[in-house]
Amino acid sequence: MAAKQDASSASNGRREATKERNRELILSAGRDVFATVGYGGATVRDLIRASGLATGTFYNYFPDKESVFMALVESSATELRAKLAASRADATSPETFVSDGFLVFFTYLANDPTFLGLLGRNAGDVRALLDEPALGGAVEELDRDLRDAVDRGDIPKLDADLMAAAMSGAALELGLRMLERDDCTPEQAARFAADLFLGGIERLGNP
Amino acid sequence: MAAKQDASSASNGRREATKERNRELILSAGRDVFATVGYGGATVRDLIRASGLATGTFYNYFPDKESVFMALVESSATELRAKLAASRADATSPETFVSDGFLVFFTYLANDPTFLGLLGRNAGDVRALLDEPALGGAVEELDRDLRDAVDRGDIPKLDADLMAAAMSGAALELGLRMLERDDCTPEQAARFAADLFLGGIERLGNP
DNA sequence: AGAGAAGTTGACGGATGCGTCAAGTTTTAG
DNA sequence: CTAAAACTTGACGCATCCGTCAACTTCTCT
Repeated sequence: MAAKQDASSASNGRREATKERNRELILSAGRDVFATVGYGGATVRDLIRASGLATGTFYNYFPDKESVFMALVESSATELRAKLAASRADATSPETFVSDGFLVFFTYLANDPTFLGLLGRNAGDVRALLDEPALGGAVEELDRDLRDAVDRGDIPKLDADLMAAAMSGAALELGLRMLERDDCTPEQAARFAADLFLGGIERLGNP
Repeated sequence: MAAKQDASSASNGRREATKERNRELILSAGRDVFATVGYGGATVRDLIRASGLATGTFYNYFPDKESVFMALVESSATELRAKLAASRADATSPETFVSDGFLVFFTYLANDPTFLGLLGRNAGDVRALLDEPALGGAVEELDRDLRDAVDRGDIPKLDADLMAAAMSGAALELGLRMLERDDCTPEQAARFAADLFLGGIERLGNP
């Protein structure tokens, strides 16, 4: 007569399911709370209240609010970086490199607007906690790719460090603006940003 | 006969002097604390401790931490906006409009680096509190001036709203980068930003 | 100098946050 | 069905923050 081990694939199914659910409840609460009152202004109690769980349960999943914040930022940032890397690998020219990169970025934001909310509200804290620029590592990769492009002669010589800073800062602000407006699609934002920076790169190369 | 009212211009000199001094102590404490732990993470107690004053004294000057923060942001922002407005009034061409604007901005930051620290660390809170973009009104003025320039035909037709967002975002990030590097003067940063955006404006005008 | 106004001080009551842990509940496995 | 393991719960003790206010010090004005 066998037991019921076919209900779900894993042996202990109920357990794992609620574990996943609770973790998601906390992360979801974190998205809301951090986007509303900011990382610094949020308390562990805020997260607990918003999650609907009990105090002790929270501490079964995360040791403090920083861990929740990190988990949120890193999961989104990792996903975004992967998409950006993929887009760049496919790039066949400086033009597609820049414009596809922006398109990937803005499309991602449009699909995961809470991530941008988090980032826009807490860019300073991300910087302070990760001690990396606001987009967590993505800027460093951009910097590297820019240097490579300069070395290969694909784009004129320029200060890649400054260019990466300008692009990331502009991208963040453009993303926020895009989401505030109802008449601005990711495609439009990407085209704007691409033209802006491609024109800038050209001019920086011909002084 | 005669009292000593020549010691200082105001009648009650000591009183006014310490009032000025205490206010400055609190504001200075605010600069440090907000730049270190962020607006949200700061408590009134942090400000009090950093100022060296007593609890009650603080409340003689400000009702809460928000007022201190506002006073800090607004005083710097107002000063900066005035300098930007003056620079634009003198501009004789789109080129000088853009490049002098950036130069004023970066020079100001270089002279008042704590303001940039404040802004970089707490851009999200500035946005939330002032409900204006990070540079508090400066962006709106930039937006207006861009529209005017387009209307006058000084620069090609473009989405001024997006351009203002991109410029401010890039400027903030470039400023932070500039201060982190010891080999980047305001002049260099301004030249970079000006070339970048002038080239971008040109390209946006010729699709 | 001396009285009164102005300002400073820090201790206090009340509120909230923190992380823990004993008691209770649910799930698993035999 | 039952016992043990896994997990949840919320009250508890301690820490910190908040804004106030009576006592005290400093300044002003005659």
